[in-house]
Amino acid sequence: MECERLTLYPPKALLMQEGSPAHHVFLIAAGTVSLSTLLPDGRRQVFGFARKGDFLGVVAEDRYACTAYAVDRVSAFRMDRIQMRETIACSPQLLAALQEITSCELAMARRHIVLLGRRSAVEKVAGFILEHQDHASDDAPAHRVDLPMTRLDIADYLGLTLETVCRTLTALARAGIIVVIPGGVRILDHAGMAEAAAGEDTPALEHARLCPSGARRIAAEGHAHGG
Amino acid sequence: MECERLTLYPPKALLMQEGSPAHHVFLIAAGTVSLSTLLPDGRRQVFGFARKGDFLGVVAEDRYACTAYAVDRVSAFRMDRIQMRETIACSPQLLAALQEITSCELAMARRHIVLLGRRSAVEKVAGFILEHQDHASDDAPAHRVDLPMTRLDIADYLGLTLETVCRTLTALARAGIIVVIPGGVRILDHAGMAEAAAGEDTPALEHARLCPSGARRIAAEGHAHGG
DNA sequence: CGATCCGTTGATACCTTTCAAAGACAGTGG
DNA sequence: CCACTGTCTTTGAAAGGTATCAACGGATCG
Repeated sequence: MECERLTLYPPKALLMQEGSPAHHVFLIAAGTVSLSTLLPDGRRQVFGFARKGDFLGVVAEDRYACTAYAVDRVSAFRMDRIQMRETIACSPQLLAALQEITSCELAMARRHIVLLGRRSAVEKVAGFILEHQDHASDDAPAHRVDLPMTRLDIADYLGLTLETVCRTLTALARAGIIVVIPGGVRILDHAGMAEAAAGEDTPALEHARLCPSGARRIAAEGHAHGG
Repeated sequence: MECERLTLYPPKALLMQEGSPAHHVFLIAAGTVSLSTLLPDGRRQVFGFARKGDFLGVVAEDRYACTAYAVDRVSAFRMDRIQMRETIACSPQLLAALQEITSCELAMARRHIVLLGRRSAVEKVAGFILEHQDHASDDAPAHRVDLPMTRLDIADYLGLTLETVCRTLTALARAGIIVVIPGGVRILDHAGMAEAAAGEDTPALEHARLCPSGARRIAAEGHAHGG
């Protein structure tokens, strides 16, 4: 049994496979991991992104509940799950810690539920960026947000298509709220971001619609009907 | 301090208010309770429905995380939260039970996330009915599903509007899969339900579209173009 | 330098929402 | 007993937001 062994995973490497025997528990030391599930017809839902300090696979069942892929270069401590759970079961303090972690994950899941159930594409994308600004690497400027995952990962997290994520980022950029940079975005207008995430009518956004016809309507305003 | 006191709540009674001090923990003895949150602009998201045997308000924070309304006549044991948590903290066995419950709630929340993020209206409504068929009152026929909550409650759980829930139920009924009855539905075609919930193209459903124009197109097929 | 993956943009389709009105039903009071 | 009232439900018509299909640009890699 390999215990507390630091392992390196390249981008797209598989750490856990939904439904397969849960041999290991992971503690992320560096990098980002996506947690997702796949529907029979190929549709995918991403539950979240794990980062430094997050535990993966600490489940009571003998099979993983979701799939974990490395988003970028990931290093993680890999431990034996049975042994880990026995250790936890013997220590009320560790058990309380696990309860605290699970409780926190439940709270995150509920925020995710609100995001998916009751928010528009703009609110979802803006909210996603704000969720990740705290996680930004410490040495980067405060207003830079790292997004190492692909547009498809973001879309599958937000319940959108990757095209809609693209368009929404472009719309936020056209509104002067963010700038899209390689590997992330830079926030120019924090108040505008907060408004966009809350669903308030941002003046700059209401004319920069996702649908190209929105832009066309603006161009046509001067000389023809907006049909 | 009232402890282990059985309390009765009429429909729409408030058990817990999001953000207010979490004085009590509830154990539902009978009836159904909705758990929800409200966005500043009035949009609502329902997280789930608690039933007999479910615990409410066992939170570590001193304020409730969501709002709980009685859906129908509810009776619940109301206990002091601080006292309850002290009792749990002193008993590794109870702590393990709480961990088990929280872990189960997290799994439910993730199924909810998939429902909200990656399923159509028909799949959502069909999935909702299937979720609740296990909860059906024991004395009712096996294929009858009780839905004591309103269409708005269902819509706010599924991330839809109440009109869409209505139309979808009607579509399932027109397809001969269910019958809508007061206080619930009756499942006629379990295979059809499973297909509808999985997103497979049910022959009976593809012609019974939600949009009225779909029905009109069928009517118009014989003598005019389908516009 | 072609292949592949990722990201962006365009045009159109369609599912769900929105706005609106009427039906069904229980509770209340005359 | 029955009209009245409010809530819940159902249905219709039109609008709109997002998905789908498609093409292209740019970066990376072999």
